[in-house]
Amino acid sequence: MVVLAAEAIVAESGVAGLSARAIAQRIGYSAGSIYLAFDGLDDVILHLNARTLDALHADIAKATKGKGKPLTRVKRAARAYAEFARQYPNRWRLPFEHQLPAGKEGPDWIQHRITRLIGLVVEPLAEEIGTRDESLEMAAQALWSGVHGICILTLTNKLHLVGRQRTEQLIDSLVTHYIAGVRAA
Amino acid sequence: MVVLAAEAIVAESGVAGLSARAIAQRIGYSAGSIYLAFDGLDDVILHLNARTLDALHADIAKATKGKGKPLTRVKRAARAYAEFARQYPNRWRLPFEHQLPAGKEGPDWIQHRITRLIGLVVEPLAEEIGTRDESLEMAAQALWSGVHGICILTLTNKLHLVGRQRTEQLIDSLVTHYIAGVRAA
DNA sequence: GCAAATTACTGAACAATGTTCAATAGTGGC
DNA sequence: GCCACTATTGAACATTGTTCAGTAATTTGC
Repeated sequence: MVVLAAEAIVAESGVAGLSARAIAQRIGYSAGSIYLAFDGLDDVILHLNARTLDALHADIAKATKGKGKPLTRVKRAARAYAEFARQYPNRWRLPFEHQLPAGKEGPDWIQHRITRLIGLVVEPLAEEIGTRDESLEMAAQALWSGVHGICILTLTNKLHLVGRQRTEQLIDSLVTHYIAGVRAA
Repeated sequence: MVVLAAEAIVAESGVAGLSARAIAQRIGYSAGSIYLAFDGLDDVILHLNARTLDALHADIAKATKGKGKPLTRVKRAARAYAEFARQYPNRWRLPFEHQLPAGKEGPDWIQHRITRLIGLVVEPLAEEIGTRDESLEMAAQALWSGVHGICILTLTNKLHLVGRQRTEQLIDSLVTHYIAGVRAA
């Protein structure tokens, strides 16, 4: 209940609107009750992030599962990533921007989910560029990071998009040309 | 004075350690005084971000000004960007992650500075890929966003870097292969 | 059936935060 | 000396995360 309420609040008002009392009011409990089930608000956010990353994983998995040339499957994955970011901007940003208090390290089960996310694109990418050495891992990471960067900057309007330039075009350009460059190397 | 103190605090403790009273104590004033010169903490952060983006601009400008093939100049720019992010992680993240209260839009002089940042890479990129149409702008944005994404994800340790893979290698891979792909198109 | 023990939950408290503002201390002009 | 004005404070207020003694509900033991 707590995580679902927190998810709804973040979706509506962003992480700024997330407070212990806001969660409590939404589920009809008192603020103190949250601390019976979680270590604190940061813990709630971590669990919320896990849910977000799971949903993201499901979307991208569906996008890559289908048939088609490996290149188009990679493109579909990238577009699915951007679509998720566009559809749930506040929830999507949270796993990447939330900072734990100094010294605390994020739990493994968050890191695992991110690694698993990148793993989704390794298969089609391997088919596409034909290699399976360590450069494959690097290509997957570079590509995924690049797509991630485009999503962040377009979502927060840091890019001054002129004319018809849209997130999807930038992503298509990055994926297409990067892969072409890797194949040519 | 306020902005310099805020900058020092962010550099040391991240944005989480930034508070009106912390700034005030550092400059020997009371907390209320800050509100005589700024509209609020968000305003202080915006000015601090402007300083950060100016410093970043200076670093990258220096990296691209030198002689050399346009491709290597683009690479130097990307490495300078990553080096700045590595050296001043807290200050670097702030302009991209700081969220104003809902409804408020960031001022123009921040957006200008970001646009100007991307502009630095347009020249060498134009020489390299030979075109000057709208695809050039797109390439610059895709490339810069990609580098930005790599910096964020490696800085926050979201990428499970295996072996010798380092930020610089990822960036070199992205820049090299993306540009190669664009040229081949 | 009833007392005891365990659990679930509250509501008040505390420290820290951003922000405001009446009050005050200084500063220069005459 | 007095006046206008600026700079600055320090106390106040609302809101935040978090803790915890106390209470209500529920289960257990017999």
